[in-house]
Amino acid sequence: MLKKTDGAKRTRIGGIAKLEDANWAGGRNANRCTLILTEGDSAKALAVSGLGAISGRDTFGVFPLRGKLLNVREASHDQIMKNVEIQNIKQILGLKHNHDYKSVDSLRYGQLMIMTDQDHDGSHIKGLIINFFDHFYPSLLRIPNFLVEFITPIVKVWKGKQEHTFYTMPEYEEWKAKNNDGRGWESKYYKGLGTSKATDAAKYFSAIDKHRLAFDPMKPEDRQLIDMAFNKKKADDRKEWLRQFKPGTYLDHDIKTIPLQDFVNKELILFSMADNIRSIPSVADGLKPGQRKVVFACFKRNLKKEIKVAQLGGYVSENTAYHHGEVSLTATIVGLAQNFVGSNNINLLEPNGQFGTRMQGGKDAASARYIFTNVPRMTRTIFHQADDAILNYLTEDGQRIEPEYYLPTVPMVLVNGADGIGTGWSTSIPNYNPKDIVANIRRLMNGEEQERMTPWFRGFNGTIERIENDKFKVSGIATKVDDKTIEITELPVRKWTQDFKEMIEEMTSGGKDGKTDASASVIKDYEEHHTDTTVHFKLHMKDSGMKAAEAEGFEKFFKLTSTITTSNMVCFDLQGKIKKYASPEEILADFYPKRLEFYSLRKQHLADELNKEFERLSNQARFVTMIIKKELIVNNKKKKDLVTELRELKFRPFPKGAKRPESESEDALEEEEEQGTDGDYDYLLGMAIWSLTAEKVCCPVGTITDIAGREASHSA
DNA sequence: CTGAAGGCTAC
DNA sequence: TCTCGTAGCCTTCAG
Repeated sequence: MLKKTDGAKRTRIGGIAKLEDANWAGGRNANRCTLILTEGDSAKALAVSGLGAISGRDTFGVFPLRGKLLNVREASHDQIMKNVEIQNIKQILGLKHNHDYKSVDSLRYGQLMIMTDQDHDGSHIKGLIINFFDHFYPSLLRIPNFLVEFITPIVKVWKGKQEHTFYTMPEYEEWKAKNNDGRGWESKYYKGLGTSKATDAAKYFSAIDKHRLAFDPMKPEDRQLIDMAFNKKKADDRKEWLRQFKPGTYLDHDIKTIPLQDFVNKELILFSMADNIRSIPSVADGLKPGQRKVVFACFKRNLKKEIKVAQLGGYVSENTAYHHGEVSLTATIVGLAQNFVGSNNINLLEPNGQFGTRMQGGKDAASARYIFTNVPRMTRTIFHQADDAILNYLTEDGQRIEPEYYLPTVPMVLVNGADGIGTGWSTSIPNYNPKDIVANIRRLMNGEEQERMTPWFRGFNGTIERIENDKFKVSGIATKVDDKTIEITELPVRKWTQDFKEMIEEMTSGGKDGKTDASASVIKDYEEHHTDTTVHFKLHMKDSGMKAAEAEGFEKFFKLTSTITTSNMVCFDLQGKIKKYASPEEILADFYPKRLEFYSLRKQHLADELNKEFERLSNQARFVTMIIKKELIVNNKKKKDLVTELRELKFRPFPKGAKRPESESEDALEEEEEQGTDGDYDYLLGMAIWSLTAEKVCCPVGTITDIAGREASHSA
């Protein structure tokens, strides 16, 4: 029997505006037709443009998806039915519910082609499509060549007539490692389908066999793996799946067909890994990569005066190889600057403008083009500049980007807490009091035991008490003023004033959703006296309402409590492995020795720098002295000869500029250190001749010697 | 409900 | 009436 929502094999279907239907779809030659599902409208445009180049509109249809497809596996019937995306796909293909397909003859298309961006989120979308078919129409996945994908290169390299095309980054990385880091080869990156041009599209579709890759017919084992990947109840299985991930894994696209198992284990897994990396913070600095990129960019730009958030977003993108949407990035910047109760205890950025309030939990922030930010002094106190030189900076496309992690002077993951949802893993860490944290650091320094810490939120006036080992009760404040009046002056952390007001509104009208029911009303009227940082409701109670409230207790009656659990505190540890922490003290215990190590590294680095400066000044002093004593003649000599002379006299070369390119090998560096280029002697030769006049020499020489002497005793 | 991601629709 | 910018919405993922 046909269900109302089933598709049907019709030649023409209407009501799906974005569908570019194949001319032959649903007709005699329907089995020769391919429906291309694209990731968004711009990819659809690319496909349509490519089809134009090969006159493909008879046999190819195109339909754009809107980002992440519904995971139908555990979705409610209601949610599936009202999901426009799913319903459209059913209509376009002519899918019949519960039909056991032996062939594609009853469908409007004989083949489905997935065309997503060649990135991790694109892999996720492919997975969600496969999940949809596995769940509702597994028989279709068993038909050879029903499901195919369209792949586009992400890197091309060439040297003369030789050319290599790579479809995955790990594949490219592997090739680079084997080929002298790709030196001597020219390369081009293709980032996202949206950046492709019409000529690219024409090229792809003219050679469609190169870009079309079929999935293997589904085997029984495949179904279990797909379930493992998408079943909501199998997060623990996914943890195990991710634990055995081997770095460098990728799906080789130089094959005839893709086993679905390989898709899950070699491609989808890369999304899941990336999902965790972007969602779960490091225990070292409490930052996720997106946040770390923002902080790095602010330091790099050496922000002194305020900058528009939208503009900072652009700067971050350019300078840190950020490859995602700007909406996401500006939200990250805003989040770092928020300071209302329940957000950051120490906001790393300054909120100049409307960055959101506790009225709506920050959702009331103004648009990024209206608001400004800056780096508060505190941020550079915590992320100390003296550590910059000893951090491990990452590179991407030859660009030096943010460090693997910062190491703030206090564990910021505890100060500001963290929330994140990845794959298999999620994390939830509450805020703690910096004073408590520092006190515990002191205890560790003295070899004492840490004291147990309780979550703490700056500006919060209510109470937080431990009710279980990893459970805390958070209470707001309600006070009886007189027989008819109750004041509410604090809400539980992260209960937003707006939401609470809606409840008060219902208690006043006695109804829900605009309906009123006077008999259920318990509040006669109420006043609001909030400021931007405090909560203050004055409730004029009905007599019956006051009675009921007192009988139940204000806390319960007004829902003025919430709980914080500390049973899911997950971070990337200092080895880069995902780790669940049992307590904030355990987090501190991981952080502390690394910070100590960094203090000694910092000290060593500073000492090295001072020694270098000492040597430089000593050399200059010796240089001047030799000239005065006429042991060295500089007049009328060529620079080249003079440098040779300086080398013979064992003057040390000092290169100009702080850093050399990192690609140079250690050996080359050391050799250059000893010999130095001619320019490396400019610190001597550049000393202006006028400073060697009779009047000036007596004094400066003494001064230089003095300074050198002082520096020497410092570094010793 | 949280937040870093993918995306479009409607105003 | 059309275009532009964007607020507001849908989706994933774990607990």
